Amino acid sequence: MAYWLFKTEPEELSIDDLAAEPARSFVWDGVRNYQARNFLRDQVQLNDLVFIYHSSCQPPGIAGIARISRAAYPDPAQFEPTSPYFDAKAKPEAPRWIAVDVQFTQKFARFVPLDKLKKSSTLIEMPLVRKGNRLSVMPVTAAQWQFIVSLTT
DNA sequence: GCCAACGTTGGC
DNA sequence: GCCAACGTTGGC
Repeated sequence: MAYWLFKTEPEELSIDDLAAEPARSFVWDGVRNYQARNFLRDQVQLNDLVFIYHSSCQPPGIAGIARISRAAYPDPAQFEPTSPYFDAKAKPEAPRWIAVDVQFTQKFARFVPLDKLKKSSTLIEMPLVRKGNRLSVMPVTAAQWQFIVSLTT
């Protein structure tokens, strides 16, 4: 079992959206970066746990936890011409982009803002807090995971 | 809405 | 296969 952090714009999909339908699997689609795609395709496994990070909002930070309810499969949006995630170069027999499904696990009692994460020496290696890093799917070590969870109660 | 960082594209 | 131009991300 591994740990991850996924970024989402809460206006698109937030921890509250997940919490509103806790039995539902949500498609995590639209990842269009190869490094992030490779994590989804090669390493993210069923039942792995995921920090849900809210980006492009005020304040940005980690809002809760989801669980991987379906491992890698071709992102359907790449084949959908009306989707903003459509990719004309992707073919069903040779998909380029990968989706997973997530299911709500927990909303933190205390939101963990990015500025707090940046102050921690425990997290200094996380891509999230590195200047200019835009990776939207990243691994989290067990030590980082436990430290962040400890900030939420 | 600005802009730094950085990945991708395409001309050569 | 180099690299300049371009586009996107995402905090500020």
